[in-house]
Amino acid sequence: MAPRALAKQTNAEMPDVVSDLEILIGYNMKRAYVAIQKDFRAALGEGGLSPRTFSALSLVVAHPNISQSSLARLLGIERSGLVAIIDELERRNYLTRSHVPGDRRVQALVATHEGNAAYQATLATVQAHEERLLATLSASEKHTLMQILIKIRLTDKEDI
Amino acid sequence: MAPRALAKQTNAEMPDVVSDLEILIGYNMKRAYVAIQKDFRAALGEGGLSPRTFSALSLVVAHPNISQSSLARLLGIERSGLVAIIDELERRNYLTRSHVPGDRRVQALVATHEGNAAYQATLATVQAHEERLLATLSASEKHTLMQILIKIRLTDKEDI
DNA sequence: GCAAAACTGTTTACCTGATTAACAATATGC
DNA sequence: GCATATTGTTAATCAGGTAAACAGTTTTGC
Repeated sequence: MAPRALAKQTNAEMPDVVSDLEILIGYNMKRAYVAIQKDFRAALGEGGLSPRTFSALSLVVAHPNISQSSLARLLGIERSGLVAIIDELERRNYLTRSHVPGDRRVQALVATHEGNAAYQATLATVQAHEERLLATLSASEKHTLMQILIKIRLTDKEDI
Repeated sequence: MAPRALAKQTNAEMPDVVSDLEILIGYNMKRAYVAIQKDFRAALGEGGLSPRTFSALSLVVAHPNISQSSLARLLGIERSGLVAIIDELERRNYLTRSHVPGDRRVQALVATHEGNAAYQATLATVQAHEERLLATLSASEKHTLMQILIKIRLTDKEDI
Protein backbone atom coordinates (compact mmCIF):
# COMPACT_ATOMS: atom_id res chain seq x y z
CA MET A 1 0.00 0.00 0.00
CA ALA A 2 2.69 2.46 1.01
CA PRO A 3 5.03 1.49 -1.85
CA ARG A 4 2.16 1.85 -4.32
CA ALA A 5 1.35 5.35 -3.13
CA LEU A 6 5.03 6.21 -3.27
CA ALA A 7 5.27 4.94 -6.83
CA LYS A 8 2.39 7.16 -7.89
CA GLN A 9 4.01 10.12 -6.22
CA THR A 10 7.27 9.41 -8.02
CA ASN A 11 5.48 9.13 -11.34
CA ALA A 12 3.66 12.39 -10.94
CA GLU A 13 6.55 14.45 -9.62
CA MET A 14 9.77 13.06 -11.07
CA PRO A 15 9.08 11.88 -14.59
CA ASP A 16 12.42 10.35 -15.56
CA VAL A 17 10.45 8.19 -17.95
CA VAL A 18 7.87 10.56 -19.36
CA SER A 19 5.66 8.26 -21.47
CA ASP A 20 5.48 6.54 -24.84
CA LEU A 21 5.79 10.02 -26.31
CA GLU A 22 9.51 9.74 -25.73
CA ILE A 23 9.88 7.28 -28.58
CA LEU A 24 7.53 8.95 -31.05
CA ILE A 25 9.20 10.89 -33.84
CA GLY A 26 6.20 13.15 -34.34
CA TYR A 27 6.12 14.39 -30.77
CA ASN A 28 9.85 15.01 -30.60
CA MET A 29 9.77 16.71 -33.99
CA LYS A 30 7.15 19.13 -32.75
CA ARG A 31 9.06 19.96 -29.59
CA ALA A 32 12.27 20.51 -31.54
CA TYR A 33 10.47 22.62 -34.12
CA VAL A 34 8.91 24.81 -31.41
CA ALA A 35 12.32 25.32 -29.81
CA ILE A 36 13.89 26.34 -33.13
CA GLN A 37 11.08 28.72 -33.99
CA LYS A 38 11.26 30.35 -30.58
CA ASP A 39 14.99 30.93 -30.97
CA PHE A 40 14.51 32.20 -34.53
CA ARG A 41 12.09 34.88 -33.33
CA ALA A 42 14.34 35.82 -30.42
CA ALA A 43 17.29 36.16 -32.80
CA LEU A 44 15.40 38.46 -35.19
CA GLY A 45 13.89 40.53 -32.40
CA GLU A 46 10.82 42.72 -32.14
CA GLY A 47 10.50 44.18 -35.62
CA GLY A 48 12.00 41.15 -37.34
CA LEU A 49 10.45 39.00 -40.01
CA SER A 50 8.45 35.97 -38.96
CA PRO A 51 9.73 32.61 -40.19
CA ARG A 52 7.09 32.37 -42.89
CA THR A 53 7.65 35.94 -44.13
CA PHE A 54 11.39 35.31 -44.25
CA SER A 55 10.80 32.13 -46.26
CA ALA A 56 8.61 33.96 -48.75
CA LEU A 57 11.19 36.73 -49.18
CA SER A 58 13.94 34.17 -49.65
CA LEU A 59 12.04 32.56 -52.53
CA VAL A 60 11.25 35.89 -54.16
CA VAL A 61 14.93 36.83 -54.02
CA ALA A 62 15.92 33.48 -55.50
CA HIS A 63 13.20 33.56 -58.16
CA PRO A 64 12.64 37.06 -59.50
CA ASN A 65 9.30 37.56 -61.24
CA ILE A 66 7.76 34.54 -59.58
CA SER A 67 3.96 34.57 -59.40
CA GLN A 68 2.02 34.31 -56.15
CA SER A 69 0.60 30.99 -57.28
CA SER A 70 4.03 29.48 -57.87
CA LEU A 71 5.32 30.89 -54.63
CA ALA A 72 2.42 29.46 -52.65
CA ARG A 73 3.07 26.07 -54.25
CA LEU A 74 6.77 26.22 -53.31
CA LEU A 75 5.90 27.16 -49.74
CA GLY A 76 3.26 24.45 -49.50
CA ILE A 77 0.47 26.85 -48.52
CA GLU A 78 -2.74 28.10 -50.17
CA ARG A 79 -2.77 31.09 -52.51
CA SER A 80 -5.20 32.85 -50.20
CA GLY A 81 -2.87 32.48 -47.26
CA LEU A 82 0.00 34.04 -49.15
CA VAL A 83 -1.79 37.36 -49.74
CA ALA A 84 -1.20 38.71 -46.23
CA ILE A 85 2.46 37.69 -46.34
CA ILE A 86 3.05 39.52 -49.62
CA ASP A 87 1.07 42.48 -48.30
CA GLU A 88 3.49 42.73 -45.39
CA LEU A 89 6.58 42.48 -47.59
CA GLU A 90 5.15 45.12 -49.90
CA ARG A 91 4.33 47.38 -46.94
CA ARG A 92 7.95 47.08 -45.82
CA ASN A 93 9.04 47.99 -49.37
CA TYR A 94 10.88 44.70 -49.66
CA LEU A 95 9.18 43.73 -52.91
CA THR A 96 6.81 44.94 -55.60
CA ARG A 97 3.86 43.35 -57.34
CA SER A 98 4.32 44.26 -60.99
CA HIS A 99 2.10 43.43 -63.94
CA VAL A 100 3.53 41.17 -66.59
CA PRO A 101 2.80 42.04 -70.26
CA GLY A 102 1.65 38.66 -71.52
CA ASP A 103 -0.89 37.77 -68.81
CA ARG A 104 -3.04 40.30 -67.00
CA ARG A 105 -3.95 37.87 -64.23
CA VAL A 106 -0.53 37.32 -62.70
CA GLN A 107 1.55 39.76 -60.69
CA ALA A 108 5.26 39.17 -60.88
CA LEU A 109 7.00 39.55 -57.53
CA VAL A 110 10.37 41.29 -57.51
CA ALA A 111 12.49 42.09 -54.48
CA THR A 112 13.48 45.75 -54.21
CA HIS A 113 17.02 46.91 -53.53
CA GLU A 114 15.96 47.46 -49.94
CA GLY A 115 14.38 44.00 -49.84
CA ASN A 116 17.55 42.35 -51.13
CA ALA A 117 19.67 44.13 -48.55
CA ALA A 118 17.27 43.28 -45.72
CA TYR A 119 17.19 39.69 -46.88
CA GLN A 120 20.97 39.31 -46.90
CA ALA A 121 21.24 40.82 -43.43
CA THR A 122 18.42 38.67 -42.09
CA LEU A 123 19.86 35.55 -43.66
CA ALA A 124 23.14 36.17 -41.86
CA THR A 125 21.28 36.53 -38.57
CA VAL A 126 19.29 33.36 -39.22
CA GLN A 127 22.43 31.39 -40.05
CA ALA A 128 24.08 32.64 -36.88
CA HIS A 129 21.02 31.60 -34.87
CA GLU A 130 21.13 28.10 -36.33
CA GLU A 131 24.86 27.75 -35.76
CA ARG A 132 24.47 28.81 -32.16
CA LEU A 133 21.40 26.67 -31.50
CA LEU A 134 22.88 23.60 -33.18
CA ALA A 135 26.40 24.02 -31.84
CA THR A 136 26.19 20.66 -30.08
CA LEU A 137 25.63 18.87 -33.38
CA SER A 138 28.56 17.74 -35.49
CA ALA A 139 28.69 18.66 -39.17
CA SER A 140 27.80 15.12 -40.10
CA GLU A 141 24.87 15.12 -37.69
CA LYS A 142 23.54 18.30 -39.27
CA HIS A 143 23.95 16.80 -42.71
CA THR A 144 22.19 13.59 -41.74
CA LEU A 145 19.39 15.53 -40.08
CA MET A 146 18.82 17.63 -43.18
CA GLN A 147 18.70 14.57 -45.43
CA ILE A 148 16.20 12.87 -43.16
CA LEU A 149 13.97 15.93 -42.86
CA ILE A 150 13.82 16.28 -46.64
CA LYS A 151 13.10 12.57 -47.01
CA ILE A 152 10.21 12.84 -44.54
CA ARG A 153 8.80 15.91 -46.23
CA LEU A 154 8.83 14.23 -49.60
CA THR A 155 6.78 11.28 -48.36
CA ASP A 156 3.86 13.69 -48.71
CA LYS A 157 2.81 13.00 -52.29
CA GLU A 158 1.02 16.32 -52.60
CA ASP A 159 4.25 18.15 -51.83
CA ILE A 160 5.59 20.04 -54.86
CA MET B 1 18.98 39.15 -73.70
CA ALA B 2 17.26 35.95 -74.74
CA PRO B 3 19.33 33.74 -72.41
CA ARG B 4 18.64 36.12 -69.54
CA ALA B 5 14.89 35.95 -70.06
CA LEU B 6 15.14 32.19 -70.33
CA ALA B 7 17.08 31.99 -67.10
CA LYS B 8 14.37 33.92 -65.28
CA GLN B 9 11.73 31.68 -66.76
CA THR B 10 13.68 28.64 -65.60
CA ASN B 11 14.03 30.05 -62.10
CA ALA B 12 10.36 30.81 -61.76
CA GLU B 13 9.03 27.61 -63.27
CA MET B 14 11.56 24.83 -62.59
CA PRO B 15 13.08 25.43 -59.18
CA ASP B 16 15.76 22.73 -59.07
CA VAL B 17 17.58 25.03 -56.65
CA VAL B 18 14.83 26.53 -54.54
CA SER B 19 16.71 29.07 -52.40
CA ASP B 20 18.83 29.36 -49.28
CA LEU B 21 15.89 27.78 -47.46
CA GLU B 22 17.16 24.45 -48.70
CA ILE B 23 20.07 24.52 -46.28
CA LEU B 24 18.24 25.90 -43.25
CA ILE B 25 17.37 23.34 -40.58
CA GLY B 26 14.45 25.40 -39.30
CA TYR B 27 12.66 25.52 -42.62
CA ASN B 28 13.14 21.84 -43.35
CA MET B 29 12.09 20.95 -39.81
CA LYS B 30 8.85 22.81 -40.27
CA ARG B 31 8.07 21.15 -43.57
CA ALA B 32 8.82 17.70 -42.16
CA TYR B 33 6.74 18.42 -39.07
CA VAL B 34 3.77 19.53 -41.16
CA ALA B 35 4.02 16.35 -43.25
CA ILE B 36 4.10 14.14 -40.16
CA GLN B 37 1.19 15.92 -38.52
CA LYS B 38 -0.89 15.66 -41.68
CA ASP B 39 -0.26 11.92 -41.86
CA PHE B 40 -0.99 11.54 -38.14
CA ARG B 41 -4.41 13.12 -38.57
CA ALA B 42 -5.15 11.08 -41.67
CA ALA B 43 -4.20 7.89 -39.82
CA LEU B 44 -6.50 8.63 -36.88
CA GLY B 45 -9.38 9.73 -39.07
CA GLU B 46 -12.39 11.96 -38.54
CA GLY B 47 -13.26 11.37 -34.88
CA GLY B 48 -9.67 10.69 -33.85
CA LEU B 49 -7.63 12.50 -31.24
CA SER B 50 -5.54 15.46 -32.31
CA PRO B 51 -1.80 15.18 -31.74
CA ARG B 52 -1.88 17.41 -28.69
CA THR B 53 -4.86 15.61 -27.12
CA PHE B 54 -3.16 12.28 -27.72
CA SER B 55 0.00 13.58 -26.06
CA ALA B 56 -1.92 14.76 -23.02
CA LEU B 57 -3.72 11.42 -22.70
CA SER B 58 -0.42 9.59 -23.00
CA LEU B 59 1.04 11.52 -20.10
CA VAL B 60 -2.04 11.01 -17.94
CA VAL B 61 -1.87 7.27 -18.58
CA ALA B 62 1.83 7.22 -17.72
CA HIS B 63 1.42 9.45 -14.65
CA PRO B 64 -1.81 8.68 -12.81
CA ASN B 65 -2.97 11.46 -10.48
CA ILE B 66 -0.86 14.07 -12.21
CA SER B 67 -2.05 17.65 -11.73
CA GLN B 68 -2.92 19.95 -14.62
CA SER B 69 -0.04 22.21 -13.70
CA SER B 70 2.49 19.39 -13.88
CA LEU B 71 0.98 18.12 -17.09
CA ALA B 72 1.15 21.53 -18.72
CA ARG B 73 4.79 21.80 -17.71
CA LEU B 74 5.59 18.40 -19.20
CA LEU B 75 3.84 19.33 -22.44
CA GLY B 76 5.57 22.69 -22.57
CA ILE B 77 2.33 24.68 -22.75
CA GLU B 78 0.51 27.08 -20.43
CA ARG B 79 -1.92 25.90 -17.77
CA SER B 80 -4.67 27.91 -19.39
CA GLY B 81 -4.15 26.20 -22.72
CA LEU B 82 -4.48 22.78 -21.17
CA VAL B 83 -8.00 23.35 -19.86
CA ALA B 84 -9.70 22.80 -23.24
CA ILE B 85 -7.66 19.66 -23.86
CA ILE B 86 -8.63 18.14 -20.54
CA ASP B 87 -12.23 19.22 -21.12
CA GLU B 88 -12.26 17.22 -24.34
CA LEU B 89 -10.73 14.13 -22.75
CA GLU B 90 -13.25 14.35 -19.91
CA ARG B 91 -16.11 14.78 -22.39
CA ARG B 92 -14.96 11.60 -24.14
CA ASN B 93 -14.90 9.86 -20.74
CA TYR B 94 -11.20 9.14 -21.19
CA LEU B 95 -10.25 10.62 -17.83
CA THR B 96 -11.62 12.14 -14.65
CA ARG B 97 -10.71 15.21 -12.65
CA SER B 98 -10.80 14.04 -9.06
CA HIS B 99 -10.17 16.03 -5.90
CA VAL B 100 -7.19 15.07 -3.81
CA PRO B 101 -7.60 15.08 0.01
CA GLY B 102 -4.55 17.09 0.98
CA ASP B 103 -4.95 20.06 -1.37
CA ARG B 104 -8.27 21.48 -2.48
CA ARG B 105 -6.74 23.45 -5.33
CA VAL B 106 -5.44 20.60 -7.44
CA GLN B 107 -7.45 18.12 -9.44
CA ALA B 108 -5.74 14.79 -9.95
CA LEU B 109 -6.15 13.44 -13.48
CA VAL B 110 -6.80 9.73 -13.84
CA ALA B 111 -7.46 7.85 -17.07
CA THR B 112 -10.64 5.80 -17.04
CA HIS B 113 -10.81 2.19 -18.17
CA GLU B 114 -12.26 3.46 -21.43
CA GLY B 115 -9.49 6.04 -21.69
CA ASN B 116 -6.81 3.44 -21.18
CA ALA B 117 -8.29 1.20 -23.83
CA ALA B 118 -8.68 4.06 -26.30
CA TYR B 119 -5.13 5.12 -25.59
CA GLN B 120 -3.67 1.69 -26.26
CA ALA B 121 -5.60 1.39 -29.51
CA THR B 122 -4.64 4.89 -30.63
CA LEU B 123 -1.01 4.32 -29.71
CA ALA B 124 -0.94 1.26 -31.97
CA THR B 125 -2.39 3.31 -34.82
CA VAL B 126 0.12 6.09 -34.24
CA GLN B 127 3.02 3.66 -34.20
CA ALA B 128 1.79 2.10 -37.45
CA HIS B 129 1.53 5.56 -39.01
CA GLU B 130 5.11 6.37 -38.05
CA GLU B 131 6.43 3.05 -39.27
CA ARG B 132 4.71 3.54 -42.60
CA LEU B 133 5.71 7.18 -43.00
CA LEU B 134 9.30 6.55 -41.99
CA ALA B 135 9.71 3.27 -43.85
CA THR B 136 12.51 4.75 -45.95
CA LEU B 137 14.60 5.41 -42.84
CA SER B 138 16.86 2.76 -41.41
CA ALA B 139 16.68 1.88 -37.73
CA SER B 140 19.92 3.73 -37.12
CA GLU B 141 18.65 6.79 -38.97
CA LYS B 142 15.54 6.84 -36.80
CA HIS B 143 17.64 6.51 -33.70
CA THR B 144 19.99 9.30 -34.75
CA LEU B 145 17.06 11.52 -35.66
CA MET B 146 15.45 11.00 -32.26
CA GLN B 147 18.67 11.81 -30.43
CA ILE B 148 19.17 14.98 -32.44
CA LEU B 149 15.58 16.13 -31.95
CA ILE B 150 15.85 15.71 -28.20
CA LYS B 151 19.19 17.52 -28.18
CA ILE B 152 17.66 20.45 -30.06
CA ARG B 153 14.65 20.60 -27.79
CA LEU B 154 16.82 20.68 -24.71
CA THR B 155 18.76 23.68 -25.95
CA ASP B 156 15.71 25.62 -24.78
CA LYS B 157 16.64 26.36 -21.19
CA GLU B 158 13.05 26.96 -20.17
CA ASP B 159 12.15 23.46 -21.27
CA ILE B 160 11.24 21.23 -18.30
C1' DG C 1 -15.11 31.95 -83.45
C1' DC C 2 -16.97 30.96 -79.17
C1' DA C 3 -18.67 28.61 -75.12
C1' DA C 4 -16.77 25.91 -71.37
C1' DA C 5 -13.13 25.13 -68.42
C1' DA C 6 -9.13 26.60 -65.92
C1' DC C 7 -6.18 29.85 -63.63
C1' DT C 8 -4.87 34.23 -60.68
C1' DG C 9 -5.21 37.06 -56.93
C1' DT C 10 -8.33 38.39 -53.48
C1' DT C 11 -11.84 38.67 -49.67
C1' DT C 12 -14.47 36.54 -46.20
C1' DA C 13 -15.55 33.42 -42.74
C1' DC C 14 -13.72 30.13 -40.05
C1' DC C 15 -10.56 26.85 -37.41
C1' DT C 16 -6.65 25.22 -34.41
C1' DG C 17 -3.38 26.05 -31.21
C1' DA C 18 -1.39 29.00 -28.49
C1' DT C 19 -0.45 33.22 -25.21
C1' DT C 20 -1.28 36.83 -21.67
C1' DA C 21 -3.77 38.91 -17.95
C1' DA C 22 -6.91 38.66 -14.61
C1' DC C 23 -9.49 36.12 -11.02
C1' DA C 24 -11.26 33.27 -6.90
C1' DA C 25 -10.05 29.68 -4.08
C1' DT C 26 -6.65 27.66 -1.48
C1' DA C 27 -1.84 26.72 0.68
C1' DT C 28 2.59 28.09 2.49
C1' DG C 29 6.40 30.83 4.72
C1' DC C 30 7.68 33.24 8.35
C1' DG D 1 -1.92 36.33 10.84
C1' DC D 2 -0.49 38.30 6.64
C1' DA D 3 2.02 38.45 2.55
C1' DT D 4 3.10 35.47 -1.06
C1' DA D 5 2.57 31.68 -4.11
C1' DT D 6 -0.01 28.09 -6.51
C1' DT D 7 -4.08 25.92 -9.02
C1' DG D 8 -7.50 25.85 -12.26
C1' DT D 9 -10.24 28.77 -14.92
C1' DT D 10 -12.15 32.43 -18.08
C1' DA D 11 -11.74 36.06 -21.47
C1' DA D 12 -9.43 38.54 -24.88
C1' DT D 13 -6.21 38.14 -28.30
C1' DC D 14 -2.94 36.47 -31.63
C1' DA D 15 -0.58 33.63 -35.43
C1' DG D 16 -0.98 30.80 -39.01
C1' DG D 17 -3.56 28.36 -41.66
C1' DT D 18 -7.83 26.41 -44.57
C1' DA D 19 -12.07 26.45 -47.62
C1' DA D 20 -15.36 28.69 -50.44
C1' DA D 21 -16.70 32.10 -53.31
C1' DC D 22 -15.66 35.81 -56.65
C1' DA D 23 -14.26 38.90 -60.71
C1' DG D 24 -11.09 39.20 -64.16
C1' DT D 25 -8.54 36.87 -67.46
C1' DT D 26 -6.56 33.21 -70.29
C1' DT D 27 -6.75 28.63 -72.46
C1' DT D 28 -9.02 24.69 -74.46
C1' DG D 29 -12.15 22.00 -77.28
C1' DC D 30 -14.45 21.88 -80.89
